[in-house]
This record gives sequence, structure tokens and C-alpha cells, in this order.
Amino acid sequence: MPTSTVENYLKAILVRSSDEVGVVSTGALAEALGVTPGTITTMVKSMAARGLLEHQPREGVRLTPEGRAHALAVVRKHRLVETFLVQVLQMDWKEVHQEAEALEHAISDRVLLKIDAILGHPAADPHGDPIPSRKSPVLGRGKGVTLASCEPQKQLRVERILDQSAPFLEFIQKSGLMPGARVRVRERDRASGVVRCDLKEGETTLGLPEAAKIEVKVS
Amino acid sequence: MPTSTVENYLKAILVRSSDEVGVVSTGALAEALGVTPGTITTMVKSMAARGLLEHQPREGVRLTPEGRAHALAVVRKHRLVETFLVQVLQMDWKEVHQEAEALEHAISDRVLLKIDAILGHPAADPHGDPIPSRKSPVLGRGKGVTLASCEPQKQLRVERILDQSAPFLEFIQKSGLMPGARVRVRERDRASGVVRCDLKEGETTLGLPEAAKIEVKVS
DNA sequence: ATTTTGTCTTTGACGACTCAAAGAGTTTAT
DNA sequence: ATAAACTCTTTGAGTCGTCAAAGACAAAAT
Ligand SMILES: [Mn+2]
Ligand SMILES: [Mn+2]
Ligand SMILES: [Mn+2]
Ligand SMILES: [Mn+2]
Repeated sequence: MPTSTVENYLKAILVRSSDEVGVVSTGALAEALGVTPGTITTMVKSMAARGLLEHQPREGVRLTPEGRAHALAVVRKHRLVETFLVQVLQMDWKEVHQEAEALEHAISDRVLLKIDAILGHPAADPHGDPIPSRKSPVLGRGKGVTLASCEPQKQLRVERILDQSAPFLEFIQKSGLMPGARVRVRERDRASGVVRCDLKEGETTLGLPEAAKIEVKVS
Repeated sequence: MPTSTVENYLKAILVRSSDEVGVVSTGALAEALGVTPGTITTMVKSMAARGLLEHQPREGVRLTPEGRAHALAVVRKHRLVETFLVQVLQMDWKEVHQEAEALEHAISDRVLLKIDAILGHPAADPHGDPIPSRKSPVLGRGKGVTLASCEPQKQLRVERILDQSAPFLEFIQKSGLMPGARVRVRERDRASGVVRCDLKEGETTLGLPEAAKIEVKVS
């Protein structure tokens, strides 16, 4: 059984290996996990010895099928727990990511089955992130259009928030841009870097990089 | 923040310091925690240095007020989680102790508040163990009568099961002796060491040491 | 072609937790 | 009173996860 440290490493690698080859640099991991590069090299060697990943020195790291399977299981736990905390325990949307960060390592598969059943096998978590199913080794990653890239004036629906940081989620909540909300881009001004949107409850304005973190779908 | 290892040590000490002075021997802890005596001595020294307990070498260990408060908080978490797993997630009575053993270290106070509220601030867990409240530093310990010590022929109610081991819980469940059940001791034979009880659903027979693990109340 | 810069790895060290085995103290039996 | 038995502590060592600092490599600049 991997420790929770190893599980966090696996998750960080999975979520960053979006490109075709699936290689992640040790530097990116150091950044993501908040440890020094030397620590990453050490851990990565021990994880490679355990068969969880392959390490090309000075190149990067790639999950083995076993490592990938375990990483997906952890992501599944994380997202089901988040959904449970919001829907059953009525917790605040902005808090659940942090809580799930710990619970994902403590919840057994038995408990997870119960949670999944009570929730009715949801497909996405409260941030719109897809919940990997037990059988499909998929992890959809921000391929859709965003408020920064969509056509203006169309009726849209918020699909997914691509930034879990508390201040950003706070803003999303305040302005009513949570997943499921209907929204329309009134204008997008490249020069000033500003996007203006209409919502049911009034309007809201945000910067282009922020708009790019809100995935939408034509509806 | 104590690690989960330290939390388990605190809990083990609390639950074994039932006597007036509240002293627990390092040997008893080694036994309870499944580590060697030398490990206990080492850990106990570091916990004493952190102010969680006092250590009289070759005598034993006693929690400080701070250590005691933290231990009670962990026990509270454990028992509320057990209750939640049974009542909300409908998990099997015999499994929840094991699950709670991990979750008690991963659940935040915020989540605990929600759980406590949803359950309606219960006073006892599924085994009948009292749930310490946030304010009362109490931990009632098997002071009542048991099936081995009560008067025969009286109408009783099962209050508490004093053994969390899976096989024993399995037997309790099978024979219908779970907390809340009505029961009457038909006969107790010191010579053969056997207790015979009548329940709503038939009768059951058990040994004296086992009967002593079932706390009851006249009803 | 060198040098510089940026990234990655190695090395030595540490804290937390654990064990096995040897040592010290205490209690009980002879 | 001495020995035996029991319990507890010490010592030396190992694993895991981490850091700081020094070293190696590769890409980019000159
Ligand atoms: Mn985590
Ligand atoms: Mn999420
Ligand atoms: Mn525990
Ligand atoms: Mn219990």
C-alpha cells in the first residue's frame, strides 16, 4: 500500500501528464508539491524501484500502468469525497478541496462504494472536474472552450472551474459563475484584457487569464 | 499538530487510564499498540518533551491536561465517525471500528461539526460507547452491571459492548444482543461457566468472560 | 568553441517511528 | 540474602520523507 505521500506524488504526476507522451519534469513536480528538487529526485527513484513510474534522468517521469491506475483511484476518491461533502454534509464549496486532500488517503474502498451509491454515481465533482469511473482510465483535461476563447453573445453554461484556489473560488461563488450557471459573454476586449459577462443575477467582469480558467459549453 | 501516530498513543493512554491516578504502564501500551517496549519508551519521552504527558521512569505515564484534551477530541471523532458510518452510510456494524481508526486522524473539526449536527448530537456510538462532548472532559468506563454480574430474571436492556473485535461483534449481531436490545438472564451457572439468556428472537448462551463484556441496565 | 545560465542529481544530514538485542532496575521465589 | 524472573530502558540500526548545498549536465548566449 502506497503511503499518502506517494499517493500525492502519483496524483500530481497524473494531473500534469496531459500531453501525448505523458512525461512530467521533476522540476514541475517540485513546484507542484512544494518540496525541493532533490527531494523529488529521491522519491522518484524509490517510486521507480517500486514499479509505479519510469524515470529518464534529466528527462522526466512517466507513470506505469500500475502507477496510473493507482493515481486514478486517488483522483476518483478525491472528487467523490468533494461531491459528498457538498451534497450530503452541505459544506461550503470553497472548503471541500482542502478537506478532500486529506480524506482521499483515509477512506477505504468500501466506504467509497457507499458514498458513490448515495450520490447516484455522479460524473463530475462540485468544480465540474470529471470523476474517473472504476473502469475507464480517462481523465478529461480542459479541452473545451473557456470564457476567454468562446464566441461572444452565445448562451453558455459553465462546465468546469480550472483553479481550486480559495480566493478564486470565492470570486466564482460571489459572481454566480459556479458550474451549471448560464452565462453570456457581452464583450471581450483584447486591448484592455477584460471580459464582461451577463448572468441571471446581473453582470460580472474579469481578466482574460481568469476567464481562461472557466470552461463553458454552448447551451 | 500531533501526527496520527501520536494521536493513537494518546487515545490508547486515555482509554487505559481509568483508575483514579490515571497512570498507565509502558508495557500495557506496548501490548495495546502492537509495538515493542523500547518503541514506547522512545515515543513517550518525545511526547513528554512536547508536554502531552508525564513519564515516571519504571512507573508509568500520565496525560497532562493538554494531552488529555487532545485524546478526548480524538475519541470524540472516532465515535462520531462510527455513528455516521452506520447511520448515514449504512455500513455494517462490525466494519466501522476499523474504518474510524483511520478517519479519526483525517477529519477536520469543520467536517466533524457537520456530522455531529446531521446525527443530532448523539450521546453514544453504535457499540454504546459514550461520545465525549466538546465541553465535558468525561469518559465513562464500564462501571455498570453486565450480563455476568446482574440479577437473573430481571428485564434488561443492552447498553454497551466492551469488545470491538470482529468475531465478538459478529456473535453479538447474530444473537441479537446489540445495544438497545431487551434481554433477560434465565440462568447463570458458575460451575459450568455459562450464562443463558432470553431475547425477543429466541435464546442464546455464552461464557462468563464474554457475558462480562456486555453492559446492561435494568429497564 | 567557450562561457553562462538553468535544470537536475548527488551527498550528507536530520526528525519521526520502528525493531532487536543488550543492559538496568524491581519484584518474587527460594 | 541471593538468585531468578519480570519489566522497563538504552543502544545501535534501518526506513521514510525531507532539506541545503555542492556537483553534473544540457541548452542558450556570446
Ligand atoms: Mn492528498
Ligand atoms: Mn474538485
Ligand atoms: Mn487511529
Ligand atoms: Mn465504538
